[in-house]
Amino acid sequence: MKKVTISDIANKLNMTPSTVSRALANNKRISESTRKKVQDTSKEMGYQPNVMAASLRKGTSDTIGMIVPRINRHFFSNVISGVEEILNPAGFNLVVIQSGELLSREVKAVESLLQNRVGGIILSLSLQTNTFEHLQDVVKHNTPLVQFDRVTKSLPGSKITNDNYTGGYLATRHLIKCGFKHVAHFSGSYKLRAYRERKAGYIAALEEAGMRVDEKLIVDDVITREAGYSQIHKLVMRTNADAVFCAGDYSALGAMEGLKSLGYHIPDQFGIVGFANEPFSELMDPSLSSVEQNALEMGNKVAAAMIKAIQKEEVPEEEVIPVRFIGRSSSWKDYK
Amino acid sequence: MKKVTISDIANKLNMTPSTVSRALANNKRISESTRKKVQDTSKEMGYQPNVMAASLRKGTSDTIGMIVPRINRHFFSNVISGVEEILNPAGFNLVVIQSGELLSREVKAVESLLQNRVGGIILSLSLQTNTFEHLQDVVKHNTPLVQFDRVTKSLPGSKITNDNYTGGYLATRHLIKCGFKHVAHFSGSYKLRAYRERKAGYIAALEEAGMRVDEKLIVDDVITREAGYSQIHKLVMRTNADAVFCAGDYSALGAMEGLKSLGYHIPDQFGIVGFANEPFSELMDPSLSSVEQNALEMGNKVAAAMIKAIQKEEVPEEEVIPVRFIGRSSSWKDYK
DNA sequence: GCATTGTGTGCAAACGATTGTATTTTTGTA
DNA sequence: TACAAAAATACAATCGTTTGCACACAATGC
Repeated sequence: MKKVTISDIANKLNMTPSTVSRALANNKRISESTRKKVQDTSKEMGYQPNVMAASLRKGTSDTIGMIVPRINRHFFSNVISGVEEILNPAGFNLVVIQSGELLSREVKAVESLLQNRVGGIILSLSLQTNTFEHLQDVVKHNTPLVQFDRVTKSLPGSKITNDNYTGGYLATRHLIKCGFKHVAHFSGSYKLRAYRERKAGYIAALEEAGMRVDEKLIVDDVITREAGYSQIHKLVMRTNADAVFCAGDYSALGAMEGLKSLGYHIPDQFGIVGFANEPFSELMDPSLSSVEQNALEMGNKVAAAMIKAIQKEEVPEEEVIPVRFIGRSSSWKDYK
Repeated sequence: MKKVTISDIANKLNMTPSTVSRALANNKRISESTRKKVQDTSKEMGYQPNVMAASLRKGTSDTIGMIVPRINRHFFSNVISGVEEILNPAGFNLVVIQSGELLSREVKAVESLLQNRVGGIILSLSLQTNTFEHLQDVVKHNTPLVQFDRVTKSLPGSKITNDNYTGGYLATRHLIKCGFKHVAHFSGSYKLRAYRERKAGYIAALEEAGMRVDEKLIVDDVITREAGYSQIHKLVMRTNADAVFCAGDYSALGAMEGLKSLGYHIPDQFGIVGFANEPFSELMDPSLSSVEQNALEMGNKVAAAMIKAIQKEEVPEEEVIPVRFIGRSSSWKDYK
């Protein structure tokens, strides 16, 4: 395997590596004629630039690191696709690392990316993350940082999130408009801003409708299918709830199964709305109303913010991606 | 941002960079005492190795490239997780690139990975890929190559696949045992070995049961939900089929919807089995029988093969991962 | 006591590109 | 034709490691 270097080209053309380098980089100090000559012969000789040499010299690379909790979540994998859509054509490479929702792995991932001198880091915090020292390192390295979805304000750089508030508001308003009188809410961990915001939207919709906010109808830390199943049992036993807005589709799924097991008819006797519009939500029976997050667009915005940050342009501090409510059978009663 | 280099440590300890380098690499030519000294002060000074410098010198890196058709497919994202499980603890980094099922992007991805001098390439071919020149480059570069799921035998290196044959066999045998008399098969593109093998398993089960193989009952290129929906209509109109083994869950989903729309009762009047055990399959109504591919285990095996290849150990030419049939309501009639 | 082996370190040359500065060539102008 | 200004190219240092080789020194064998 013979590898063609920049000085091989230089030798062949009787010039110096520096000229070749500049010619390949389209530097204006090089005349049009030699530039053409260089680019032609480089192609002809099958020259492949050595990225490492360049990065070593420049101190930074065209590789962007991205840390996500889990890659096999519909939302995250689509954000990744959205990021790639923009980054690849712009000449960047993306390396994705999973934190597995563990702080320790997030720390290691950051360390590894910094060691590899990535050009920037895209991050969505793990559930476990409660300290941000490892990210201070990113700041110290002057490595651009873009956060998305699960973000912390305690760090500089762009933060791109979903409009969770409006999502919660729309979901709840829909249930109210469908005639449900006692809308409950299954939330997640209040440590995450996303869940606090969804809850705030829920409350806003209730208040707008002049309905009382009943703390007994609000349950937190219900995000899994299992939790949804067990909590819905408690809810219908102890309260007069006739609908629930779940902060995630998995808990909504569990809730639906729980209600079915109790003999409830959905949506006539109980309305359900989820969040995230997981692929399965439209396949359920009855199909599940949900709030769609535009993961692809979020990915695009994230990538765009990263490129701007790399080019030292002005970056948006916070950007909010709109969500869309999708009404399906699980809630659609007599809408007015 | 001060960056500590290997010679900073050397200066501080009055030795040369080479000694420090060897000490950090646990080279046996370095005495225990200095090794300890070096490792202690390197930690103390906050030394972070510069991966690019090392890779440049060594001509290869600890980064493994992985090219998959789509990251947001349940199967692939789980294989990725499985690969990471093994690779990360072993000190390797994984960079994932999507080909989007396009040959052009696969070619670019290979090129980019080779330019980055990755230590190895893990690959699952795109649907479009019908030429393998770009992969000959990988061979020429002496870069270890491990293929999985969608593989071609025309290249050296490990090939790790699912036991598609047995999957097809088990699925079909189950339908037969449930009393279905005319089992049809929705396959994918015969260009892919996986689909040919699933079909072969299907045929084997029929023959074992002494049932006739009816070509009219076998339809290829049915992998999407839409195709499943439309093809099942044609099937029930034109043939006497009373069950179908679909080579994918999406087409099975479409088939089920189509049958429901025609008023069929499942599984009493028609049995369905899918393939892949997508997350939604157990959530459908009725829940969908399917063949589970152990994506995580496949990922583990892939990573293990890659590590072996990098260390120039003997690698398995072909490895087959067992599958598991999961019987659910869509097929479970009177099993005997 | 001298050659031989073995340890532990130092020296210096790579790896392949980039880039500030020097040098040459070309161009423009009087 | 001369000479400054501008344009194009050459020189050489540099990025941070790794590694073959040389070298010093101690231990061993005869």
